[in-house]
Amino acid sequence: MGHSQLEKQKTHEKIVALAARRLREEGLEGIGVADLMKEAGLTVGGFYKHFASRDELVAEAVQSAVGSWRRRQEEQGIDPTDISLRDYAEEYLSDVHCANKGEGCPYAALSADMARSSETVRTVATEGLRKNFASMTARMPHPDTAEARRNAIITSCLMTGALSLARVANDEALSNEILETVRGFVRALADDEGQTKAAG
Amino acid sequence: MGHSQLEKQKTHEKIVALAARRLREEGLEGIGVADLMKEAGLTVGGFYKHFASRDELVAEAVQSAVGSWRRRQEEQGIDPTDISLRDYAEEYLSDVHCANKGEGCPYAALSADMARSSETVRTVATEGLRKNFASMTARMPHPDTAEARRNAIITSCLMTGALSLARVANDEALSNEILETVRGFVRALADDEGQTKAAG
DNA sequence: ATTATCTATAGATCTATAGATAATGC
DNA sequence: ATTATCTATAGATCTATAGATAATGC
Repeated sequence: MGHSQLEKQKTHEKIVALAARRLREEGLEGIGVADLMKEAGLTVGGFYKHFASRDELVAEAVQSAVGSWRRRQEEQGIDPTDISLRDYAEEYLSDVHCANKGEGCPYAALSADMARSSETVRTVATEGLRKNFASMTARMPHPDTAEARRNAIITSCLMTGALSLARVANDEALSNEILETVRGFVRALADDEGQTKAAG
Repeated sequence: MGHSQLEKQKTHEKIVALAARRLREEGLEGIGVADLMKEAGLTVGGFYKHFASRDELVAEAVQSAVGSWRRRQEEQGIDPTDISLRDYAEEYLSDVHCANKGEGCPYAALSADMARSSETVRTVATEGLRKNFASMTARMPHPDTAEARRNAIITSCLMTGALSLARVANDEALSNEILETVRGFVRALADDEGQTKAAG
């Protein structure tokens, strides 16, 4: 039996981190409290000393997923612009990301669930979305322009949609065609933006 | 108590049509068999004379949703090209569509659920996706080119992603910004395609 | 006779709680 | 004394089945 407050905090974080992964894999209603606790090496009983309800865990897990996804996006450099749009798209639209929902973009994995979820969860998701648009705008060539923001929104929607649809297809050829086509488009957009369109 | 075989068939179709709507609203696991039957004016007991299992209903409902969505896309003309890319995008990215998941695009509403679902459901979804890409390609200016297909895939991913993310946001301003930005992009793409790029 | 639907319920599963146990921390 | 976790279980919910009822269709 774990005991100290430090241990409790670690247990709490362990549950949230596990839920952040498992809920992206199975959907926000796809896994039960008992199973989650079991996977964390614990039992059901302790759960409600950590969370008032299942939905409270879901909200924390979504926040964790959104946060850790952003951190991972930005970890290759202090400033988000350090990861070029092109590199970001290659990684986002890779078959590795396509096959690993649990550690991937929470919007591609959970958008429909989030839209149906409690206002708490939706607000967390909305704020994360806002931040993602902002850091995507910062990646664009002339980040202070309205066009940069529009391109950031378009690129975000395009990549999220592509990953979502690629995951639907149980035909690898179709799945790859979707990812490769959109990779090509973003590549062209990044080059185009970087070269021809000079003064924002 | 309903009785004739004709009535049974009608009942069957009624359940499937209702499920096609309600499952898009609540997710593929969001509503139970008993509730669905009750909404159809029936009781649980009859369900298993129509479907071997809940998943069998889900598969039929997804097929119905994918089919009726395609029919609705095409109903404004015999040929899918009769609906211009521009008009299609305006409707797809409208706030009416955003607010009405039940009768809307099954991919925006269910992609994550579909990806997690049984192979039967995934195959139905994949074939529908293939057909959607084909009819979107047919809407492009020079439909026989590889570029038309690429643009069709990009447009499909972009619009699905935009609708999904617009539905996540519980801030109407952000939601509208997403939809309006992508509407503008597709408008420009449609005009550009229709005018400048002449010989495919 | 067959069958489409109904009522009722078995059995599984899932959230949440109650009470016991064993550690922390004043 | 407090509390983090455990075992056990209450209560709700959900899928699926059993058996009754009332119509169809040969």
